[in-house]
Amino acid sequence: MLDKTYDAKAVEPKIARLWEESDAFAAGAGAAEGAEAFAIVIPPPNVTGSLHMGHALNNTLQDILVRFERMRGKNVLWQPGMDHAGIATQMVVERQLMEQQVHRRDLERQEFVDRVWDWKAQSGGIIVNQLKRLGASCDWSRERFTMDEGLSTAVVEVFVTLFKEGLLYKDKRLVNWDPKLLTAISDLEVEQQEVNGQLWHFRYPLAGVRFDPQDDKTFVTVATTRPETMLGDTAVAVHPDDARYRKMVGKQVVLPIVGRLIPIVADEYSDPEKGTGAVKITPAHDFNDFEVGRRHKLRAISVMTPEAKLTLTENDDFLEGLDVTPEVRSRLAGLEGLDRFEARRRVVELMEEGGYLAAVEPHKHMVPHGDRGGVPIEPFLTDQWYVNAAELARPAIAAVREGRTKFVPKAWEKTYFDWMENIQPWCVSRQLWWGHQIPAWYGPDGHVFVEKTEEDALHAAIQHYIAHEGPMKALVEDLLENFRPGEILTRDEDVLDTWFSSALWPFSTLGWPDRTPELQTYYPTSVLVTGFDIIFFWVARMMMMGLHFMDEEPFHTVYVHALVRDKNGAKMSKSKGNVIDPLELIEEYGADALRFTLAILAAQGRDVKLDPARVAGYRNFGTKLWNATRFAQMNGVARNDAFWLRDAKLTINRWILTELTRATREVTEAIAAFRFNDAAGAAYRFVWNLFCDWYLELLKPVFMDEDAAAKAESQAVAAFVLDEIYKLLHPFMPFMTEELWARTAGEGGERSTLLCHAAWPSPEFEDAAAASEINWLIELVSGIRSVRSEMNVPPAAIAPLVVVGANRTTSDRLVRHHAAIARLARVGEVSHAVEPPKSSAQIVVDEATVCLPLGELIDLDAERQRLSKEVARVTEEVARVMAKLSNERFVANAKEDVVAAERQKLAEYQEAQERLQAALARVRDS
RNA sequence: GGGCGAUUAGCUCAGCUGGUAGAGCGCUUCGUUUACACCGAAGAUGUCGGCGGUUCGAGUCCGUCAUCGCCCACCA
Repeated sequence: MLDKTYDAKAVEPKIARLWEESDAFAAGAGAAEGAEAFAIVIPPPNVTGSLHMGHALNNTLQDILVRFERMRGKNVLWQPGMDHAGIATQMVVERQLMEQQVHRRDLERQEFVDRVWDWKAQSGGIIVNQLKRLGASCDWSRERFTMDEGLSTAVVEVFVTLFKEGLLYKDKRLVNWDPKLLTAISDLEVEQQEVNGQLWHFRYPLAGVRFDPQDDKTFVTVATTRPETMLGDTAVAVHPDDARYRKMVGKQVVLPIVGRLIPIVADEYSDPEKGTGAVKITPAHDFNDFEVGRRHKLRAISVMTPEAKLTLTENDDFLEGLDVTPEVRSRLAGLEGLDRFEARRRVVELMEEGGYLAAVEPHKHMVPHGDRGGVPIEPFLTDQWYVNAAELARPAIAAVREGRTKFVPKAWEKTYFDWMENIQPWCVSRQLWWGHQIPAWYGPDGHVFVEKTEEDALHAAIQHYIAHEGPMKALVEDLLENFRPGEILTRDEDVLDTWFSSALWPFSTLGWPDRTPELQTYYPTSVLVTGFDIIFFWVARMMMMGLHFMDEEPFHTVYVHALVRDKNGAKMSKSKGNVIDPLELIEEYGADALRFTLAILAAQGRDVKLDPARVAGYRNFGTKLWNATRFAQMNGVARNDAFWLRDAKLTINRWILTELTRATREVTEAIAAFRFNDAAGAAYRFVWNLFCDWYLELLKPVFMDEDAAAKAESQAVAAFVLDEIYKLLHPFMPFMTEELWARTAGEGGERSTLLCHAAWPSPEFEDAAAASEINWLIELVSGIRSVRSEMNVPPAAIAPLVVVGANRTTSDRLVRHHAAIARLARVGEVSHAVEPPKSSAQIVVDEATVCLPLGELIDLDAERQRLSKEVARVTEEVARVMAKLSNERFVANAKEDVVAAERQKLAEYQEAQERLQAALARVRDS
């Protein structure tokens, strides 16, 4: 006998253990030989991560699909794993070290990396257990990590191959540099933030003219938001068509403070409408200026260190071509080493002192910030590794265009195309220690060798250097002779962008580059489930890498779900610290309740704003099902395989089987179409509003009756329907349903399989007549209840029923269902009459008028009011439908079945109207 | 500056290919029953953001405006 309430805390761990001990989720578990494959790769959570609502939603949806397909008999793999999360993880361990006053740079690189591995072993990956608590049915035996041996092999393979194909190269250009984390980051890791800044107007004196701040013929005014970069200016640009400046093109200005002579160039980049129409050009510190510099062969002078502090007096690049007078020297010395913001203030002061500051105005503008470090990023001139993304994007675009990969909802395809078609070179190198170190080695002359191993690189280097006469050949030969080959090469210090390895996830986790059986079976995977925030970071890159290395798209469907937002509608993120903890909800209401809530809220293309009250509501739903089972058990409901459903005789049984068929279709179709909310909703309605509210209630008199055959049939049918309910709900509420499945195995019986391996239902039972009969019964009972309630009839009072105008069908039904009606509507004897008795409440159901002769109990005013309201309602309907039908254009243009349906409606409304009016008239008379 | 999405019951949200609205929570009243008070019964509540248009008919399609949100973008 079940307890009155379901104890999630006790059951969930028990069921989890049961699944684990039986390897229930191993790849292909429960599937027949040769079954169709269904694979999902998990979006690998960060090893530093802990379960937040986004994970909970993401993994709930995946688990629903996976459990559903597993039950449908497919050969299912849900591939789990974690991401090493380069910057995030390195920051965590660095923070820990700082607590012991140790800086990363105080350690050897290998020592630091070892510490990160230690950290991972101890406190990394707690999210895996949290996912298990959620019920995620991954094949945990196949768990992978982006830095493990196999995946690292794949990373090296890809890097080397792309390099040799010319799709990956090293380039010196401006990158987004994070001066706090001291690494390059990709465009995607830059967030634009609006800043209330200022716009400074500077006068740059013309060379060879005596500068006079009052005389605008002696200078050119430029405007800037970043005064400190002026130290690296190498030109002023004006628009070629700008009449104001035409005569100045080709002349030079003297860069204030520095004293460098720089040219005025004509370039279309300069916008006559903006600022003063003349713009300072700093190729080493601005992306646009870099391009202008290239066009005009200008020098790019970097004036900052990686920490974004000024470097001038010892910066050869800066000093080159500069006439450093003592005055200049002292000014520069005063600026040396200043942080960029401090430098900004100081530069403005110096400009003002010299009379070069023309104006300052407040200015709102967007400033790029690093999404991890949170500080403004600096365009910085460095050598980095780039992937030719435009080339790889081409087949990735085609795959979606041709429908080989579909986005659900489809609207995301536009986002994907927009980005892919304008894709920039992808900077994949990072100046970190934690990650895949780039497999590139440099010879003494800086020549680069990209190979899978150091041995290969050395081999390549030796061949390369020995082949050509020269100093390198001698040096290498000398090193070899002295048995010091290790000194020939130096390895590239940098590691790869974390997304580089995640881009390979759909095939690297399956064993690539080896052609493993798993790879053959499960690639391409079936569905990728993810939030839209990582379409660019991850989905796009998996598409590129998958197509390039596997020649096939990595998944057929990308299901893009909404983001779970906080109560203000803001995106939840670790860095913002506004996460609601799903574990607390699991603790309070159970994993099933949380899962069901997330599923029913996951309408396509909508944000999910989570209200804990709903979780409580769906926990109640679980309890309801639990108690329905409990009730069934109390009445001897048990599996009876000898009973042939088709032989069910009772209308209620034939009805519930029909409704079950309908509900099953709804749930099945909805899951298959990724309409999780519809699926959950359909199951909910069937269980609560049909099975519990009506079927079990209608069964009560059957169970109390003497009729053994009816009882036995109902017990068998109820047991069958419950089993099907467990199956339908299992993808949503796996723990409770698995428990109920076990607890309803029957006398001495054990289930032949776990519920998670049971076959998904595909019932075919349909009996329209039974359906309409029970719907009539429901309408009748509801009508009587409604009247009783509105008439304030005491609940205990049992009223007789007088039926007027009933046809044969209705009369038969009244006899057949008398027990149920009596019980559910609290009525006694049923009799037939030609005229309704005096002082009775009247309900119109189809052709019959059902009367409750309440005598003294009846409140005539109330009844009159009630009937008037009914009449008014029906009259309104009649008027509406009549207006419609008398509109000839409607009759002429609307579809036939629509018109027919309206006619039918009219007839019904009119009949009801007549009867209700008659009823009202009788009440008035009495 | 470009793009996308939202605006439906007090709250949170459904509403597929057009036939005039639903759920959960909350609220009101009442609780006799072979499970369930995490329950049952009955009930109230909506100019479907505004304005136009297409259509016999629009919450649903089109245009436009308003408000809010998100994404992308190098603008001095």
